[in-house]
Amino acid sequence: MNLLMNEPSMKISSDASLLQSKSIDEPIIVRSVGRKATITKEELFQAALNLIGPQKSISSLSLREVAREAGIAPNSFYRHFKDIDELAIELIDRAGIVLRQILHEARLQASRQNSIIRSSVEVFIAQLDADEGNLSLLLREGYTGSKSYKQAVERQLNYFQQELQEDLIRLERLNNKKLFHPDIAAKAITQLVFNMGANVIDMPAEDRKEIAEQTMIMIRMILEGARHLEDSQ
Amino acid sequence: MNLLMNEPSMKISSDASLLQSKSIDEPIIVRSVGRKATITKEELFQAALNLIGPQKSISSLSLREVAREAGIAPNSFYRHFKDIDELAIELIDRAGIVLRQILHEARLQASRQNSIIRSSVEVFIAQLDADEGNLSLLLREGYTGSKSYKQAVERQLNYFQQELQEDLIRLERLNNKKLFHPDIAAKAITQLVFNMGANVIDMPAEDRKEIAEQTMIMIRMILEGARHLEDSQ
DNA sequence: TTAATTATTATACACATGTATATATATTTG
DNA sequence: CAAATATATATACATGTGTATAATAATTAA
Repeated sequence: MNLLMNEPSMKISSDASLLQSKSIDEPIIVRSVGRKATITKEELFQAALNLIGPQKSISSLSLREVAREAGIAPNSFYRHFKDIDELAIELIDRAGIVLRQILHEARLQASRQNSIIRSSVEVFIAQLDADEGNLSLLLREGYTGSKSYKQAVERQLNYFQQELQEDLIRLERLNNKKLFHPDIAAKAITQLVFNMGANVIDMPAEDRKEIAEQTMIMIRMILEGARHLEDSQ
Repeated sequence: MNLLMNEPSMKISSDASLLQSKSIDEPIIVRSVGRKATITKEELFQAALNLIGPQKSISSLSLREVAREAGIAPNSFYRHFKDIDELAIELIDRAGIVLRQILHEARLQASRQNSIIRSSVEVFIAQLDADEGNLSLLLREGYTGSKSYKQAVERQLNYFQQELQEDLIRLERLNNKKLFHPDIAAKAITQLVFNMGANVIDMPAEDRKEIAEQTMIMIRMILEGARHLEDSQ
């Protein structure tokens, strides 16, 4: 029974009949070498992600809630994290890594100037669906919660922004153009894209399309402006 | 004694000695005509604003917390609001009004093209200090909390954006120029300014200066881009 | 197998929350 | 003034929380 409780994505709410219907000589999954039959950090992450939606933010998650969703006793939580905050911050960092993988993928899909904007924005939105909960973290927690949350988000956004900046410089050079303030342009684009993401999360697909198109125009404005600003300075 | 408890900004934590030291024939403030000696909505708003800082968001305020800060019994809260959420939404709307007054002031301070950006951003930041708590509401609650919070924030941001758009069109016409997508440009600028506000809230003054300068450059990029995008389309 | 170690659970506690009900007090009306 | 009414409070309860302590079960080491 306890073995079942520790099954990865097992909800505690699943009724008991399921447990009883299993015969004793069920093929028992042999744990590998290191200690197991214990809950992993990953499962706690997943439980937290299951709970947070467009309505519920990490900051409002309770330890007991997460433990309940993960199917463990409240106190077991402490074996893996000191706090709910500690879990939250690691979760934010994880989300940042996912984000950068997305950006990387977008870069692969497009190498020509004009389409990189489109593909980046579209991949971003697509991933927002696929990875629901994970990315939305970064989109919201930057504005609420403790100081350490904000710092964690800022750190991840900076990575994003920096890679974007390198992209921009490289692409402009390829087209024999030059951006006036590539760092500020990258920062502006990052902010706009993340804002879009936050707005788009709880929208139907058709509305997303329109917001995405608008965001692309905004990005073009930034880039076009960054090219022309030089002389007007 | 109860009369004292109902004094506007009276904290319940103030010690009892103060009460006893007041003589009986103290000049009693005569209430005007309508029923008084009762707590007002305004005082509850103020109590809520006192509590929320860069760390604590409206969504995390408890009814009892607000009542405590206002110096009333928890149940008295219900006389004025159905919910904590009802208070929150009214507070957001109030903040939006303040915001538009700020924008109006900024418009008065500058009528020439190039300085309207600077004065708007500077007035925005100045007000952020003066009105601490009030504006920061709009900057954060849009991304967290219930659906109705987000809608309330969106409503206020739309007002802001619309007035900005009218400004932009008028000013461009005055300079015989034309923006390609004035609505989208206004939206982008709104997002960037609000992002700046959210980032700047818990920063020392010197750092704010730099962020403000960056934001102004971003805005110029948007405007310059919106002017030039027409032909590249 | 048996002992030692480690992860998980059970139980318990003090505290905070939203709100229902009954009571007391202030203001207005007669 | 007194009665009526509006408003604020006191008390209480069920529920949720974080976490301390002790007991239990699973895994490893002997």
